[in-house]
Amino acid sequence: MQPVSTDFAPQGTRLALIEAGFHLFGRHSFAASSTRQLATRAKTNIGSIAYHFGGKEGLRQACAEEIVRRISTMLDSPPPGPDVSPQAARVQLRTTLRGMVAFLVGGHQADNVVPFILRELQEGGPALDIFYQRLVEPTHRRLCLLWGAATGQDPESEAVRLAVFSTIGQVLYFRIGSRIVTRRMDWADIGSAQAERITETLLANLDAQLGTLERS
Amino acid sequence: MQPVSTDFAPQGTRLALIEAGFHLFGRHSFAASSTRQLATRAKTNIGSIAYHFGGKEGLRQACAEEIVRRISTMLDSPPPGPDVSPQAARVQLRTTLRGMVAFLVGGHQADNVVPFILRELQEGGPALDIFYQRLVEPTHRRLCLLWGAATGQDPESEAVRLAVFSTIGQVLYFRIGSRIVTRRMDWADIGSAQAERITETLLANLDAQLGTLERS
DNA sequence: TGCTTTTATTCAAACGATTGATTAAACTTT
DNA sequence: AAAGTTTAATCAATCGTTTGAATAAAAGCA
Repeated sequence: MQPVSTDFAPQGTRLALIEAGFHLFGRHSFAASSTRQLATRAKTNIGSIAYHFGGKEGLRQACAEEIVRRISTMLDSPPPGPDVSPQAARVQLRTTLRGMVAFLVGGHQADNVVPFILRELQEGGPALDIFYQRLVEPTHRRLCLLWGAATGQDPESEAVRLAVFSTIGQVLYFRIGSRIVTRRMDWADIGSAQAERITETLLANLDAQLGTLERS
Repeated sequence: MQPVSTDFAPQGTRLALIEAGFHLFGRHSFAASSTRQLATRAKTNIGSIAYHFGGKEGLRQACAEEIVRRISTMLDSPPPGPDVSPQAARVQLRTTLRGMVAFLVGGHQADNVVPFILRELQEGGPALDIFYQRLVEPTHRRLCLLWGAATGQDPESEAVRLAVFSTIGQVLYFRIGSRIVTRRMDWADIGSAQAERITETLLANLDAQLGTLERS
């Protein structure tokens, strides 16, 4: 039996099952994805799920841990120093926003993991805790620091925390509601060209919000 | 056998099953909700699902149609006239935004139907078409007209359509990510007091995006 | 009005199919 | 040989659906 939790990148059948979990758990739901579908997509046997993860629920948790592992290594931006200038903070916010759009709606690399995360978020699954602690809160805190530095407000004030959430919400909607957006926009899908238009829109929103808040 | 599609409000067992569908399909998923759970919650027999809706899938569609029926009667705001002033358009946009927040994140009336809609949206279920045609597109078009009137832009320009989507996204996130938001904000839940803070934030964003030429 | 027939609805029981999990044997790799 | 891994076969449980009987109100008919 392999270890239930690992800090190393999974390989072979283990990795194949986790990728199958991303795909099926995300595209359909956890309950709607059968162990046989998972095994078939991973080109392995049903029994492998129990062998590697102890069961279907263990595979779900392994998927969550793998996502945290991948993103947290990709997302190791250190918190900004306390003496960052408003201009520099605004640039960092813009850069981060660009990256979020590219990752969430533009990047085909995340086509599998993002739906999985959103499912877990909506179902309130057992993976929610680790997602929040390892990904959401650190990122949100960092953005609040930048927002505060850019506008002169208290970074942990209620207004700033809500403003940061509202900005994140803008990005996320274009992924969650992508079927709605593409239809209304007459887009075949959301590719890099479309992602660029979205980025422009959201950057304009960011500037507008930072600008007006600045003079308060 | 009752008619498969009806324009009248369902009653009795039919209504009870639809409400059970809202609750279970929304809270868990379509696949994770068994016919026995649905029947138990509706205080009826399993066979009633097949009798009234032809099967579990029929119940899902009946739930979708009932939501469209309820919302479309509640949401019969006529499109604004072509001669609406920028100030009036802005007021209407602010009012609509207030209403959306109240309905989506504040109102306990929609605690059952909103999760159901979001599920269908994410799963790309068969109810997506009717949702889009009857609810999303008319509302979005109306908001685009107002946005264009408030800013002087072409209402159907790509920039306006995307800006309206980004505003909708802000509202929606506070529902979808409510588990994240409450945790980060140290809120027990999102009640009317919290909804008011969210509304203030989003109204400020709206003003910033429309341009704060005049204060309201 | 009285009686019968039809219709609408609900119910318990059972159906075959599929679910996640388990087992012991077979296969690889070291 | 020994440990690690995969496989086919099987398990009880649960799935959505179907069935036929039971009930009651509505309709038809005298």
